Amino acid sequence: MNIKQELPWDNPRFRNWVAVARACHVLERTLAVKLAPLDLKPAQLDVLMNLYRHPGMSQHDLARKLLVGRSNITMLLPQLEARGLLRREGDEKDKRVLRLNLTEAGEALLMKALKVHMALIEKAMSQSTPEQCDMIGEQMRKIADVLKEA
Amino acid sequence: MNIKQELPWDNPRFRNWVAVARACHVLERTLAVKLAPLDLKPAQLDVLMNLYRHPGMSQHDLARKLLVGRSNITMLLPQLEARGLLRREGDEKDKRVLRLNLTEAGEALLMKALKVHMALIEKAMSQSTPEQCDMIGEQMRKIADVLKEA
DNA sequence: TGTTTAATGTTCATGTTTGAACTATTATGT
DNA sequence: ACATAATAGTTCAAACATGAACATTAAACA
Repeated sequence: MNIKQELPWDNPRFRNWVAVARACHVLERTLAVKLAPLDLKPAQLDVLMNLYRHPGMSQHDLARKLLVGRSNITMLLPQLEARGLLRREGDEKDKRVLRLNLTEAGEALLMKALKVHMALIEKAMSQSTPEQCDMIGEQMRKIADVLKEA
Repeated sequence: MNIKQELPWDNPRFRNWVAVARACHVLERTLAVKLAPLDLKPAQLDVLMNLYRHPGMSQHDLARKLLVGRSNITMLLPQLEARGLLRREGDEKDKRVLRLNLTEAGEALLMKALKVHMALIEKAMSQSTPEQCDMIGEQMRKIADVLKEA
């Protein structure tokens, strides 16, 4: 019995997922390079984006959104706070939580960074039709849902 | 003029790519958990997979395949070599390069790990039709190509 | 109320990733 | 041949992520 008959590389799902992971990896690295002039890393951009869309969120919620541990957030935020990009203010009702908000400067930097990010994504997905693009997004959301229960 | 009119979140390409990145991240984290019993990390599995498919490749080539720096490979390999999963042998003709090959043990562990990886991908992509799956892979390969020239 | 359980954020030790300088070897050009 | 470039791999310090243990505060419940 030849084990190679069942090798993953013969499986379309495997091959195609490898392509997905590869594309993600390449885009992430490219984004890091393009963001360097703004002195911003992809992980930091993710923070700013989430704070913009969810003002006043807690560090715990932010960690869940970013799929990282809480301690990661603790290490990440002081850098951004020291640069005046965000504020951390204790919640009145629950003295455990810190409410996070972008400053004016943070919002301004975010807008610059979003232009860079957007341009990169436009370039990457310019080869897909709107229908293909939507279908990809739909499938990916399903994947994230399925795996969160795993 | 309201800047929010042109926010990326209103752009389908942006929203859908965010979903791709998210799915990748979730699957990677899940894979790390499922591989833990084998005492193997995703990055290490990537090494074994590449050595299986490209026996005798150099560390430089491996680094390029994995999209990481050469020093990363230098730090990564000794762990696997110490576990007897691979061999590093100097090339006869070019004394600079080290040729990499899996051992029997390395191949055996790879097969176990591939079962885990494969099962995870099957579960993730079980919601997509074969046509959708192939289309996704095709688009992602295009994206990787486009970005490598950027 | 008083005790136990859970949640938020921090600290710290560990392991990983990165890029710049370095050594050794090969290729190129004069 | 000789000097110069380029290449393969290593070393090292700094940045980064992770998870366990911890302090503080809130919630559950007896």
